[in-house]
Amino acid sequence: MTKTSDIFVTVDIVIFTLRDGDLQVLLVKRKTPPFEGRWAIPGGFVQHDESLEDAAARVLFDEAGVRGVHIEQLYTFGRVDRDPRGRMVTVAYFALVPAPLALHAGSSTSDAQWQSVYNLPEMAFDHAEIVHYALKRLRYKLEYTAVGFQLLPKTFTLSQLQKAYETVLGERLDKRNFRRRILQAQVIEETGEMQSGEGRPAKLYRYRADAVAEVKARRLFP
Amino acid sequence: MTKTSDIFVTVDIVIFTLRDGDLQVLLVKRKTPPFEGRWAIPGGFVQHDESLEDAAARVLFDEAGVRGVHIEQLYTFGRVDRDPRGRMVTVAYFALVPAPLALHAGSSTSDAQWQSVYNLPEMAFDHAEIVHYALKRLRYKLEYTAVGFQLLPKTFTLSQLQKAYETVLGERLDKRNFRRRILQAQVIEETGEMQSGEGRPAKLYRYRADAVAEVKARRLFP
DNA sequence: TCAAAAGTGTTTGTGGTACACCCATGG
DNA sequence: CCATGGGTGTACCACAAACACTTTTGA
Repeated sequence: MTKTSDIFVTVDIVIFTLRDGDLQVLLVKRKTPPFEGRWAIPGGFVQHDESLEDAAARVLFDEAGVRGVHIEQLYTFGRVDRDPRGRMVTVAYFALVPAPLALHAGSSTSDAQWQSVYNLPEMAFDHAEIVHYALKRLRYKLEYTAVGFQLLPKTFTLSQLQKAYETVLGERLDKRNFRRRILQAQVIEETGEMQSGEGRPAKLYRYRADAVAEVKARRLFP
Repeated sequence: MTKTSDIFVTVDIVIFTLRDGDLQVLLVKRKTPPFEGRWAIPGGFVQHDESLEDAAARVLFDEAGVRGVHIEQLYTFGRVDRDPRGRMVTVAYFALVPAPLALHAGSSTSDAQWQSVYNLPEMAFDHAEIVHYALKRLRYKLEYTAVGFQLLPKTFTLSQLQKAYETVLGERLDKRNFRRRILQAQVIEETGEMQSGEGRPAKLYRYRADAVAEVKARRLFP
């Protein structure tokens, strides 16, 4: 067995957000071959002196302009022929960007754009596979952890939260059952503030920092 | 941003088996620095022309002498200083070796040895962290999928299966509830054969190849 | 006939699901 | 006063948990 250092290590990030009642991911249009003109998820080479997490955070900041959001490792893809330029192993991450922060990206630079995860263009490399896998994981996680809040602003109404869950899961949920379960799980608390708009004003909630993120022993939405 | 190819990509595998009613992992004693004399999990460099899965399967065969067993990607570890020799990113896997196949390794070569996961020696690199993470994942998986059979021979009794679950989970389970749930899940079927030994002979079961591995919507052992 | 392990049912509690109406506000 | 979205309770069912004795074989 020989050491082989001619393998490049990259990170690629599936960045999710909620926009227009839709679950979207940030895509960049490739300006060079291979796959010139096709869409790809943001990524970059891991530098010699940065950890994988640091590399992922750097790419996330460069492309989406956000820091400190939920990010977690997804899977590592290493098919031999996944990049025609050479041997590339990519550590894929996914990130959840709160809806209001998602405005920065996609508007200024024309090569980065939010697109519906339910209607993806043809993608470069194996990125379609990566995005589908990320969606599967996100849905799965949503069912048994409290990660859904990461897609919302700091304070939110129960209806907004329910809409977020419905958008990600792709199904409608019963309002009374949703509210009962979320409140029973003790992961959110009232702020005391109200939000008014059309109709009756709604209580605002915030995520409880001391809450146990993993909702133990039973899936939240089986 | 520059391409940096001076990052080495390795695979490391946490190989689990059941021996002597104990959950054990295969460890190798390092014969060279760094961490000379310490125990490590088996691993190797990813070759230029093999996928990550192929590399993992190769290491598994070289070290444990088995093929075709359950193996899955665990996590990728990439701390900058995790190996004093240089920048190493390791894609960690875990494998489940059926009890009877676990005899090959550890007996012949004196530098590979099965050791209890509940009483690990001091380990090289960040391998202690990797093993602990693997155990956590294995337990978690056992609770909501049918992966437990992968640690048993092709046919087995319900008592053996229950003992396997108890050994991995580290807790005792109720016999009647265990049997009812396992049978209801329809993941195993009777072979028609019996196994005799001390006491009343037991029905032998086999894993149903057509069974859905993911036990949907509810954890098997909450 | 005894030791050792296999096998079997019932009760009780908890949580999931389904379901329809009144409330508070702004225009 | 009406349109709009916010907020609430109950009945039924399915599954989880707790729990002890009988059966079959080999020694």
